[in-house]
Amino acid sequence: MNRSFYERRTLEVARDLLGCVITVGECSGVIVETEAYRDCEPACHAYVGLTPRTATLFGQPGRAYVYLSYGLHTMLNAVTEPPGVGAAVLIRALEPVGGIELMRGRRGVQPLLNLCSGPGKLTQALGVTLGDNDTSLADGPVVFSDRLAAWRDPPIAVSQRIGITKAVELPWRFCVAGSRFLSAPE
DNA sequence: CATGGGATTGACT
DNA sequence: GTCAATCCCATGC
Repeated sequence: MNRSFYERRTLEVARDLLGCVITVGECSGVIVETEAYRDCEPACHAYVGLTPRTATLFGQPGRAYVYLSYGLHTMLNAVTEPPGVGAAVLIRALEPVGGIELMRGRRGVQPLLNLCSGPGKLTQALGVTLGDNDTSLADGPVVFSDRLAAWRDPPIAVSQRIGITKAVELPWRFCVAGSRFLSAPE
């Protein structure tokens, strides 16, 4: 997708990313779960303002914000809103499509349902690293592309975000309703 | 410069 | 259900 897709309200982008495809090398998957994060609420890294860590968040929309969580898990986000805002969409789960065997090898597990069913899992499966921070989602190496025909207008379930301690009440998690590849029930 | 807290996962009781 | 692993970085002295 081009930049204008991301330079919109974060909640809209989070919805519209469902059904889109992420490709990294030979591996790919359909996005089935996202969460929105914005500067105005304390669960977002941008809440503390512009720091070295959050520079990507405040930069150009349509780029990857990648960071390390709990010292070992890599998280992949798409930067949204105009530059200077500080917002992003966290990719939480994919339905695996291509490069399944490579992803199985990287993950060390076999079941398809367990390959990309979590934000740390999908980055491990795709081979996304901290080096991918602030790279273009149009040009790669992490490439986001439009919904396939089969994923037009997917049913969407809205719920509270997972694994955070602040602003827990905001209903900013979006799932493809009925997908078996989610990180947790809808 | 020292400290403490995660947008998680997997192993174990 | 509980819990440790592990490291970046924001914060405070």
